[in-house]
Order: sequence, then structure tokens, then C-alpha cells
Amino acid sequence: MVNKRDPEATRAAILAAAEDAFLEQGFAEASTSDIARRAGVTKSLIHHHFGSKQKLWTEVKVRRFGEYAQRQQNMLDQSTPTAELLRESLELYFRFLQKTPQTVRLMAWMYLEGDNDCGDLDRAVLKNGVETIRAAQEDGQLRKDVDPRYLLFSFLFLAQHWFQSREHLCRDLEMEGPVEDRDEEYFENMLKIFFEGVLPR
Amino acid sequence: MVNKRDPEATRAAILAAAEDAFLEQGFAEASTSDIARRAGVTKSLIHHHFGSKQKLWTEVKVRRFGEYAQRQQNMLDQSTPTAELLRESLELYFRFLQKTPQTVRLMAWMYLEGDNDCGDLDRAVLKNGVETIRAAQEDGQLRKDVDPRYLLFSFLFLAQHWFQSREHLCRDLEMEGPVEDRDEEYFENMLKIFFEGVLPR
DNA sequence: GTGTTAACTGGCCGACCGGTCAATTGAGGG
DNA sequence: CCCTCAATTGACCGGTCGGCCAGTTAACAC
Repeated sequence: MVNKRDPEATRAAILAAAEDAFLEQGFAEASTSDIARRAGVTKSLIHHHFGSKQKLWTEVKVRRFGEYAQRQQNMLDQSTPTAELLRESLELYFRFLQKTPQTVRLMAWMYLEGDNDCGDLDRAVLKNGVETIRAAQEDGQLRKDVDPRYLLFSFLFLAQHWFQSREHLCRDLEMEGPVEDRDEEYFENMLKIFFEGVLPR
Repeated sequence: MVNKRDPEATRAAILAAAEDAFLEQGFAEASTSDIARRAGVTKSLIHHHFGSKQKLWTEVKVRRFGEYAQRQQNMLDQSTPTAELLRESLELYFRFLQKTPQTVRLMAWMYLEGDNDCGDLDRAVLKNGVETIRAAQEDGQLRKDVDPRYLLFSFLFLAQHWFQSREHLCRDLEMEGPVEDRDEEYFENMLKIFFEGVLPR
């Protein structure tokens, strides 16, 4: 038998509802009343557990973004500096964004808000990534005349922005069929370009 | 001598103020009172000229996005299908986003809103771009084993997402100095990757 | 001059917002 | 058992929002 009172579960329910609402509608448009309704609790409970709407949003961001950074970390951990493992890391990253579209929305919101609450969470991961790439370059696995930082960025942008634009672009170009198929096609073509470029070899 | 009443100028003032407010704060957070204040008119005038806050936002989007599509069109018009001219088109696109960060913000808002008001505005331009690339491929200027649509996408993503993430990424990696220098560095490195790939040749 | 029309104003409305507060309730320790 | 304290509730607050409306004013056609 469960307790009639379970503050942990309540917090979790509020957080889940808040994540849904915030990522769907953004901070401004989401209302605490709506979040309370979704979570099946009263509005006052939100303030009791989290203090304010702003603190709740920060909590949501830190959690989600922390998970994102964690995934990135795992991705890099298992990647010794070879081109093949870079490919696998890229795939891991792509699949993660594919499975959790909330992540892409979160980062778009953070961009528009000029957010800096989560700035530090992925710093170490990024630096780690740069060093891995640098090692692969020195090992002759990757060309040495590109800055490893910008190489990493291109890598991230190609994966991330697809999920941000695919709906609009595929609609405009009348590319029909299930989204998953579009994802696969893009991924394959993007890999070719990223590794080998668009010029003929 | 100017008229005391100039509805055209009033409309323009409201539109300009609305664009600033909406792109800064988003649809929900921006208020009609604030827009009226910025434009130096009364709130009622906004409803008189545009009907509702929502219609005003749509008007702003259509205008901005239309200009964006126009720029894209110009970019492609002067680009006969050679690799060198593709490079110049990419630079034109990059410079345009660099000069008008509002464009990047607008597209982020549209993504988050699931916007479809502007869906058709750039359709022709996109198709045009795809055909240009296809022609370059058949001419042997670009490799033929990548889908021209996804090639175009990669092109767009690499330019666009930089302006969406550069602040966060450069802060995390402690890349200091003027933003313009970072833009140049990224642009050069990104070009290398896009054309030649990250693998050694 | 006069009438018509549209630009423009200020005041107002109901709805909803985030947040507060006093009161109630249940769980757990002594 | 009761005492304590946190979890929880619902009523309520001041403030802002988008939108409306009645009235005023300037331009213009005749």
C-alpha cells in the first residue's frame, strides 16, 4: 500500500509535467496552473516544492541538459581516437537526438533565452571531445589542417540541425514517407559529406 | 510638410517595433502594450491596423521570412552549377545570417512553434537549389553518390547552426576575442570539411 | 461648408497570470 | 497517544494581458 503522501513522487510528477509543458510551449507560454493540472496536484504545491516558476524551469533545464551531457560523455568514453570510432560516436549522438526530440527543443529554447544556467554542464565533455579529435589527427586518422574545435562543431551541427529543420524542409520538398526513413537517408548522406566532402575524389 | 496622419508610416512603425519585440522575447512574452510603446502609438491602433496580436506576429514572420527567401533566391540566381560558385553561394548565405541574426532567431521561433504560416515562401527557392546542385553533379563538379537534397541541407545546417550555438560553444571552450574572428575561423574550417571532408586525402 | 470615412485616443473589461497565506491533513517519533 | 512538522489544499491577491468600444479628430471629396 502506498502512502497518501509521497513528496518524492509529487516532485517527480511536477518535474515531468513541467518538462512537457515547458518544452512544448516555452517558459513564457507555459502556466503553473497548467503544469499543476498535468501533474494532478495543486498550484501551491509547485511553489512549496520548487519556490517559483523560474526555479522549476531551471531545475528542468539542469536535469535534461545534464542527461544530455552525460550521454555525450558516454559517447566519447568508448571512443578511442580513430576515424571509425568517430563515426560510431556520431551515430550514437544522432540516435540520441532522434530518440529524444525534447533535447533539441530544449537547446533551441536555451538559445532564444540566452541561457547560461547550464553553461558548465557540458564544458568538460566538449573539451574531452576536442582532445579526442586532436589525438586522432596526430595519429593520422583525420586531416590535420582543420581546427579540432570546429571539426567537433560541424559534427554537432550536422546532427542537431537536421532534427530542427527536417519537418519544414521535407514538407517543402514533398519528401513523403515515414520520418524514420528520412532520418536514415540523411544520416548516410551526411556521413559521406562529413568524412569525404562533396567534391569528387 | 508631413501629414499629422500617415497610416502607412504608422503600420511600418508598428511592424518594426513588433519585429524587435517578438524576435527578442517571443510571441508569448512580448506584449502589445510594449510594442505600442516602442512604436510610439496606442495599443488600440495595433488592433485597428492588424486585427489581433496573432495576425501581427504572422505578418512579421511572413515579411522577414519572405526577405530571407528572397536572399536565398538571389544567392542561387547568380550561381551557375560549378563548385566554385557553390562556394560563393555558401559564403553569401553565411554572410547574410551573420549580418541579420534576427533571421536565425526567427527560424528558431518558427521551429518551436511548429509554424506553417511561411511554409510555401521558400519552397521554390529550395527546389531551385536542389536542381542547381543536381546539375553540378551531372557536370562532374560534385560527387554523384550523394542526394542533392541532403547535400543542400548539410550546406544550410552548417551555416545556420553556427550562429545558433557559437556563443554557448565559444564560452565553454574559452575561445576569446571578437566574435567576427570566430566567425571567420569557423567559416574557413567548415568550408574545408564541407568540400573535402575530415579524412586525410 | 459639410458629410463621410478612416485614423486615432483613452478608458474599460473579463480572463488569467504567478504568488501568498491561513487552515487542514497525514505520517512518524517520542 | 499526542506532538510536530511537512505535505497539501483552496481561497485570494495585485497586476498584466489582449481585446473592445464609444468618442474624437484629421483628411478628403463634393
